[in-house]
Amino acid sequence: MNILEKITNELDTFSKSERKVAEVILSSPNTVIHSSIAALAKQANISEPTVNRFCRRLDTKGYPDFKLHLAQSLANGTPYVNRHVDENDTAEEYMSKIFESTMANLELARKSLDASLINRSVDVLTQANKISFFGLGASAIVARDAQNKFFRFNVPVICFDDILMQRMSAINSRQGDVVIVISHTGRTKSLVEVASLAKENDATVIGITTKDTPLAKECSIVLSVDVSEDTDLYMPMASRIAQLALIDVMATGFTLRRGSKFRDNLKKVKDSLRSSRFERKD
Amino acid sequence: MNILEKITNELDTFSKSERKVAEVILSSPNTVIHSSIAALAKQANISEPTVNRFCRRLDTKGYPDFKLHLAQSLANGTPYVNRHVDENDTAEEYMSKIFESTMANLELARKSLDASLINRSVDVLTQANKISFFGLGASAIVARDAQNKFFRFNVPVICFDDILMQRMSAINSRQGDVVIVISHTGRTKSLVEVASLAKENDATVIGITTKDTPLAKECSIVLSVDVSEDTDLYMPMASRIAQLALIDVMATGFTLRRGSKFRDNLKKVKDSLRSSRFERKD
DNA sequence: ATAATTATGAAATAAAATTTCATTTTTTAT
DNA sequence: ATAAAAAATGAAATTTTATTTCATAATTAT
Repeated sequence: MNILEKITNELDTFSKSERKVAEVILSSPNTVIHSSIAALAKQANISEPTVNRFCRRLDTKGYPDFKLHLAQSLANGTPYVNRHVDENDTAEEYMSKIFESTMANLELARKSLDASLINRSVDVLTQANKISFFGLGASAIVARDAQNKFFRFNVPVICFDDILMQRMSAINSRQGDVVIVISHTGRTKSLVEVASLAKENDATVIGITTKDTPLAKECSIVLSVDVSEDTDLYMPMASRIAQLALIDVMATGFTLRRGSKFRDNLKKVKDSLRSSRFERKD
Repeated sequence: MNILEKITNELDTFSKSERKVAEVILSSPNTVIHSSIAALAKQANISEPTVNRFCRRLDTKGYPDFKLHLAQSLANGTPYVNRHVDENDTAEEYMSKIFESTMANLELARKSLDASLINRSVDVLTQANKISFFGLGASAIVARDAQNKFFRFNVPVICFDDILMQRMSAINSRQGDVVIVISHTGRTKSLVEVASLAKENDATVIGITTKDTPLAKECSIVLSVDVSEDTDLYMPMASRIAQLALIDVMATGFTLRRGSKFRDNLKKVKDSLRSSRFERKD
C-alpha cells in the first residue's frame, strides 16, 4: 500500500508527537524526501528518535528506508487508476482521466495475460500455413490492425469483418491454419459459431477474449485479456487498446522467433513506403 | 526523465569504473535501493568515491539522493520507459516490455496534448454537418475506430482508407464539414494533399499528427501526439494506440457536450446489440 | 617518450541515523 | 485524587553511512 495512504489511515493510532511528524509529512511530502532526519524533527518540533520510531511503526527499516517508500508513493501522484469521467469535467480533466484509465487497464491486462500461452500462440503462428483474423465491431479494428502487422511478415494472412465471409473462410480452413477470433465479451453469437466451425475443420483457434465465455470454450488457446468494464459511455475503449497491445506482443514474438535476417526484411518493407512520403529535413 | 533510462542513454559516456556501477544498477535496481554506498561499491568492485561521483554525474546531489530518484523510477506504475526488446527475451519479458513502453508512451502523449485544442476540436465536432475521418495504413485503423464511435452518436460520419475516395470526399467538402486526418509521420503525401483540398473547400481540418510536419501545416487545428519513435521492429505500435486514446477523449468530450439525454441514447444503441449475443448467466 | 589530463581509491572527515538511557508525560488501578 | 505502572519523549553517545581530500595510477595528447 501507498505509504501516504497508510499514514492517513493510521493517523489516530499515533501518539501526539508522532502525529506532528505525520502532519508535516502529509502537508509537504516532497520536501520531506529531501530532508535529513534532523531537519524533519526540527520542522515537526520533536526529537530525532521520535521520527525514527515513527518510521519503524510504519514497517520500514528506519528513516532512509521510509524516505524510499515515500519517494515511491510520490512517483506518480496516484498511479494509474480507473477514474470515471464526470459531467462537469474540463477538457483537461476528462483527457487525463481517459489516458490514466487506459494505462491502468493496460496494466491490468498485462497482469492477466499468461506468457506461456503467448509463447504457445507464437509457436503456432510461426508454423501456420495461413493466418486469419476475425472480429466484429470494435474488434474488427483490432483484426485489421493485426492483418496490417502480419502482412509485413510476408505470411499468408487474411482478415474479415463480415459475418458471411468469416463463416465461409472458417469452413474452408484445414489442419495447419490458424484462426484468431477477437471479441471482448466472448458472447457474440456469430463469432462463437465461426470459432466452432474453424475448430471442426482442424484449424487451431486462438481466442483473444475474456475467460469462461462461450467463445473461450471453442478455442484451442485462450488469451484472456482482463480489463475493467467499458461502462463509462457504453463504448469499447480500454478493451480494444489492450487487444492491440497484445497483437503487438504476438507480432514481436513472431519476429523474434524468425531471427535477425527476417527483421532486416521488415526494414525493407518500411523503406518501401519512403517514396510516398515527404522527406524529413533534419 | 526516468533515471534508469538516463543511465542507459549515457552508458557510453561513462568511464570504465562508472560503467561497472551502471551495470550493477541496471541489472538489479531493486536491490540497489536498499544497499549502502559501501555495499554497492563492493558489488561493482570499485571504490565508494566512484559511486559517489557516478551519482553526481547523473545530476543528483549524492548517493542518497540518487537512491531516491531510483526508487521513483521503480515505483509501481512508472514503467521503464521504452525498454527495448532483446533477441533473447522470454515471452514474459517481451510482453512486459511492450506493455510498459505502451504505457510510457501514453503518458508522453498525454503530456504533449493541449487540452484547449481538444476543447476547440470538440466544439467544432459538435457543430459539424458532416464528420470525415481519413487515415492510411495503421492510421486507417484509427479512422475506422473513430467512425465506429461517432456513428453511435447518430451524426453523419464517414471514413475512407482509400486515396481516391479520400480525395473525392475532400473536394466535395464545404463550410461546416469537419475533416479529421490521421497520420503519425505527417509526411504521407496523399494525405497532405487531401488535407489541403479539404481546407480549400472550407472544411475545418483537424490533424492528429506530429507537430511541425507538412500535414500539420495544412490543418486548422493540430492535435499533436508525441510518442517516441516506433523503431523497435519497424511497425507502428505506440503511435496508433495513443491516437486511439485521443479518439476516446474526443468522443467523450462530444458526449459530455451533448448532455445526459444524449447519453441515454448511447445506451440504447448498445442494448440493440443484445440479441446478437449469448446471455450472461450471472 | 613525456607531459598533461583524467580516473581511481585509501584514508580522513563530515554528516546522518540509531541506540541507549534518563526524564517526562500519560494511563491505570486503587 | 493519588500513587504506581506504562508509555512516550529527547539529550547525548554511538554507530553507520556518505563525502572530501589527496596521492597514485591510468589514459590521452603532444
